[in-house]
Amino acid sequence: MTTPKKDSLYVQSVEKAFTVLAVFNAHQRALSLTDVAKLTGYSKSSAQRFCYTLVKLGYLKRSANHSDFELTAKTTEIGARFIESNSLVRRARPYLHSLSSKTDGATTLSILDGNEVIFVSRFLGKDVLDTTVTVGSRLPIYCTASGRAAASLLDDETLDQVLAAQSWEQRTAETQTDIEQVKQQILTCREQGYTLVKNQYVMADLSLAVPIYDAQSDLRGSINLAVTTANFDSDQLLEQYLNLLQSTTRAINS
Amino acid sequence: MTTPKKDSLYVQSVEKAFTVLAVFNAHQRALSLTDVAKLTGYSKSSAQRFCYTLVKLGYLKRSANHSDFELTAKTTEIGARFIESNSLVRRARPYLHSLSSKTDGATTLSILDGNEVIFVSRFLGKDVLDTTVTVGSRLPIYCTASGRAAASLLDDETLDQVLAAQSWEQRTAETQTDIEQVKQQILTCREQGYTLVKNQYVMADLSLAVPIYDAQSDLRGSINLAVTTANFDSDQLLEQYLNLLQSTTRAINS
DNA sequence: ATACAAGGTATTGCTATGCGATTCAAAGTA
DNA sequence: TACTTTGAATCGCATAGCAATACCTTGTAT
Repeated sequence: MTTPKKDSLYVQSVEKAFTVLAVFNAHQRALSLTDVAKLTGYSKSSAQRFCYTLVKLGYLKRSANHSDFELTAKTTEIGARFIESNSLVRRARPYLHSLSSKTDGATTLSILDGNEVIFVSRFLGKDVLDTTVTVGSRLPIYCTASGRAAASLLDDETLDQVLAAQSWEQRTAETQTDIEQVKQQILTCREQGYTLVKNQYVMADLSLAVPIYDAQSDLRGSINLAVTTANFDSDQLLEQYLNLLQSTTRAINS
Repeated sequence: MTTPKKDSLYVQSVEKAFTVLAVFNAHQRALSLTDVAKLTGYSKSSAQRFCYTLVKLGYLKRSANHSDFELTAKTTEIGARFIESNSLVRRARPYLHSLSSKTDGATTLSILDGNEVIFVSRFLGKDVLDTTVTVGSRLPIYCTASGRAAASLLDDETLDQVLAAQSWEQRTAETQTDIEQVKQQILTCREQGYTLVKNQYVMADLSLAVPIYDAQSDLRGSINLAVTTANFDSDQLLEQYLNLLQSTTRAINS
């Protein structure tokens, strides 16, 4: 933790603004000032100032009812700047798009952030029915191929910390919630260079992921190909696409 | 403009933090503290404070050289919350994905923001070669089908203001830079319900767009289908896909 | 219709947060 | 080595941000 002296550089108002933005989500699309104050824990007048400021800056707007606030499309620009500037993401995108066209599945580049992965690039092939997960979505590590593959790049100590911080929620009937079992899968991925995950995050998901490390931006992540159990079983997926996924990852890295 | 009294609610530090984030882009991936100070116009110690704060919040990180700062993947979360919460975007995504699969082109939902449009949803079909434009990208109105179609929903006064604010840069040899000419195209779109644009923003781009208005979030935008002039001419595109694009738009709106 | 509660809007005196100037340390260059 | 530039840290101060509050508007119950 930082020393008290160091935190004199920390601008608390900035934290508050981001906290306000973060209370808006899929389940809380439009929020009143009183909602915002309650959800953030800030006083009503603090909430008023930060909502007012964010409206002026264009990141929030008033709802049609003139009471509520909601996020604007301008919020997407902030992340777009990362997408457009990060060299790994830029290199990966054409390859991922090509791979999704070849396989008709969903291809994703994920990056580790704290105890989760963030999807930073995602292309959907013809067979994909689910459009809810998007660039910027955070997913857990313990029950996603993306998460496990990315985590295989961590040192043991960090891996243990990350696993200890997982929710271990039983998302499907088949979700593995034994920490040692999942850790073993991650260690296996570390050795064999890929991981295959089925029905762990959501039923019918069958995902194959390869870890990827980018030295320029010091990012640990993974390249993931997701298909549906309706079209593939595990052996088929490995046989048909493991080599392609690995060569794609090598091409992105060169 | 707001009165001086009203701006006592405005938190200037928040503006500064977003300004700092905004100086990072594809051409300025990694910036030193001195760079940030120069580009923002803030004092060196202000730049230091905001960079420090944004690093603590996770939106910036130190580059491998320990001097420069760069954006993190966490920035994408902010926009993801908009994507996941906005009802128009949510409704549109499955339809857009389906349309890109049927046409092999790129489908986009754009939303007006100031004098530009922002891409808030985008799916790439097999024929698409260009992966540089992403969710969160801003594009001008005067030379894009998305922009023109969305602008057709504006009242005349606002439309004139928006057109007056365009850069009118000659992006390709064929870019229309006569304001009256483009305005006429927009007014035609208003009447006929669609616009077709070719080689205006970038060579080989052939785009068909339909305006869309969402009453719930009071958003003006457009649904766009982009193909390449290598595969289609204008008449073909209209004949094959105009009806499909319009019925897709109606389905999204119901 | 009236009274009360809840939520939005605006104000204002106060203080602590953010500021800028500066110093010190580290790195780069000739 | 000397000088310049850049990064890191400090500190007194004043104004930016704060919290309390009053006022206004809307909604609800009797």
